[in-house]
Amino acid sequence: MNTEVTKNKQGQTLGRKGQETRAKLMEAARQLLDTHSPVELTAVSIAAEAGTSPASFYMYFDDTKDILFALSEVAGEDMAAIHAIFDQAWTSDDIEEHARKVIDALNEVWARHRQVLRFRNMEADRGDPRFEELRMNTYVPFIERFAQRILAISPPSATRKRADVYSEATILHAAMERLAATEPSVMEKGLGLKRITNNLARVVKMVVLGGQAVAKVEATAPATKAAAVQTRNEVAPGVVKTKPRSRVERTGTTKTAKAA
DNA sequence: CTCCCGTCGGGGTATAGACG
DNA sequence: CGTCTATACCCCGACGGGAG
Repeated sequence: MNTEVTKNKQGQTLGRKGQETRAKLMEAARQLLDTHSPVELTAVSIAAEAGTSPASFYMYFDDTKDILFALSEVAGEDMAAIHAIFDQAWTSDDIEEHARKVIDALNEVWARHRQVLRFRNMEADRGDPRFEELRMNTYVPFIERFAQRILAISPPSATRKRADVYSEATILHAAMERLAATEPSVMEKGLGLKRITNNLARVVKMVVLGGQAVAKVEATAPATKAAAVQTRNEVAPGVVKTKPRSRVERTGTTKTAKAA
């Protein structure tokens, strides 16, 4: 994605000075997001933070939503580090390790751009096509490449088609993103990022190898749908046997957190 | 010097909130 | 409701300053 801007809103070509002012405004908006909700941002406050005037702000951006869009584009570009992990070969032995790397990398991107990415997703959810497209530009390559890694280990079968693997990648990505979007302090009040990350990586492994085991069974004996389901359950023993309770359930952490 | 890009100040318009 | 007030939006024209 190319986020380089060559013209201002008046159609003038941006020179060095213009690029600097535009960058200053974007950095100022980023700074304000540390202390203000994106919906509270105003052109006036951003311009003041950047040490320029509101008029200058409107030279580069239509409104505050527009500058948040520009910041969202930058955040999207920051996902490159994640794709480096997908570039490597994944095997059934190291899938958990690779999954953990992806989760960590996604968490790092979200740590850098949390407020902006939340705003991007909110606007996309509200139906803004511009933000929706931006979000899909990030999601599609991620899910595409994630699915490719899964397929390399666990090829499609009669009961688990390519589209099912893409669905798995989509579901796992949704979980990863939801957790990455969570405020770190909230995460630490609960089960903690480390534990969640390790278990999510384990879930990824379960999903991928679960599919592989079904594929193997089908290769030797044409299994019924029921048999395939049973096999899949056997691959992940103990998963449904235990009934873990979250810390929130046990101690009511949300209550104590409110009082604190 | 001139030219042109970028910035600024001023002010009209729009909007939100308080109040009767 | 309507009115008042404060604040934000955003356009216009003038000015500043760097490059040639």
